[in-house]
Amino acid sequence: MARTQGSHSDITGPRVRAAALRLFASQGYAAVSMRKIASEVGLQVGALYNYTADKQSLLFDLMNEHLQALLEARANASANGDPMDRLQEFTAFHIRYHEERPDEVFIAYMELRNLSPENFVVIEKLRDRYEGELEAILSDGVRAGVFDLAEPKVSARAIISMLNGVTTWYRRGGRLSLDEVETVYWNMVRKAVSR
Amino acid sequence: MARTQGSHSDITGPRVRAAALRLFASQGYAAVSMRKIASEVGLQVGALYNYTADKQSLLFDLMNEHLQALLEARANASANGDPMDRLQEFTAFHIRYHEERPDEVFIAYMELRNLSPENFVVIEKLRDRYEGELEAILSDGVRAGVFDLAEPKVSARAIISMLNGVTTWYRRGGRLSLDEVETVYWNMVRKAVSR
DNA sequence: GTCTATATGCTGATAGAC
DNA sequence: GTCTATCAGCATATAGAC
Repeated sequence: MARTQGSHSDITGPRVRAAALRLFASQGYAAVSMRKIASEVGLQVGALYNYTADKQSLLFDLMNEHLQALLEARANASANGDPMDRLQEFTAFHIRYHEERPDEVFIAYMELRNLSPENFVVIEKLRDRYEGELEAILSDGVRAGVFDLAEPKVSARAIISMLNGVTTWYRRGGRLSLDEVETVYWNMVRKAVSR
Repeated sequence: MARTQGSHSDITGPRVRAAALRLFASQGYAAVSMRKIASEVGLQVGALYNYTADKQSLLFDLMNEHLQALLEARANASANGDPMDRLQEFTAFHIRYHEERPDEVFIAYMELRNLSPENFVVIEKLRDRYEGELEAILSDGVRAGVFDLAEPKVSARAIISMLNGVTTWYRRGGRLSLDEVETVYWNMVRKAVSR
């Protein structure tokens, strides 16, 4: 009997974060009250504070965990090899990873201004690291003479903006499959960086 | 003496909208109270309701006026001629027009979810019209054999997403001039659509 | 046109019973 | 771990004096 009856912290904690994620994504951080989150989980407000210090921590934790997982998922990607292959791999990865996590992605770039200044610095650093991975691919390609880009850093931002757009309109079961969408975007990215 | 002394509706109205615009853009619609807007203008809350029916109308009017002006500014653009020239003109126009109105642009795509359902429909239609102008250029280019795009509609969205990204990082007085930024983006757009 | 005062309800967060 | 009760403050919007 290692556990008190009625102790559900191991399951309730994730449910609180899941509810906050869904509500923040659909209504925005500022428009979601702790009461709404509690009622979504089936709790009273007070109980929420067993799982988070405050509302701000809830937002920060969601964004932080998302970006940590994103970088973790990229950890296996090769940093060597043909830049064109690496770029294709990055493009496919970005589209698929983000399509599977629309709420996390939405929050990660819509709610930056609702982070406290200290939390913002942390999140911004993680975003820069991810962007830096694409920039490295582009710079390597320019050095190798495969890509023609005057400003790899600016181009990296441009490509990520373009790819992020997918999450704003793509819906499963729509006219195009994700494979088809991936092909359309990859063709544009490939040509945009080429000589 | 055509005007009562102390009557400032002609000047106060625009100041209210300007304050709302600035505050909505920097803090988000839900996080900005009518009190904050009033104090920004130098009024008490009650006086605000001489200039707007409610907070929602304030948001809708800002977005509506922005999109109407955007479409108006495009009205002179030629719908004939070389698709490549028209695309370059669109790209330059979009970057410059949006760079001059960062707050309006930010609100127009960040605060869509805070519109009432009826208002959302109106705004969405205006956005579709603008997107449709780019799509028409791309489709014409595909027909003319100048562009190679399997999905002009998807490509239009991709290009607009990419161009919109400029407003999220570009700051005047930074390392690159707007001319240079425009060149970088135009080179990528041009290559992305070409055969 | 602007003010003050007010109605009514929600906010984040905490205290203490169970 | 969850509940109820409560705090102090702010939300949108309106009414009526000037």
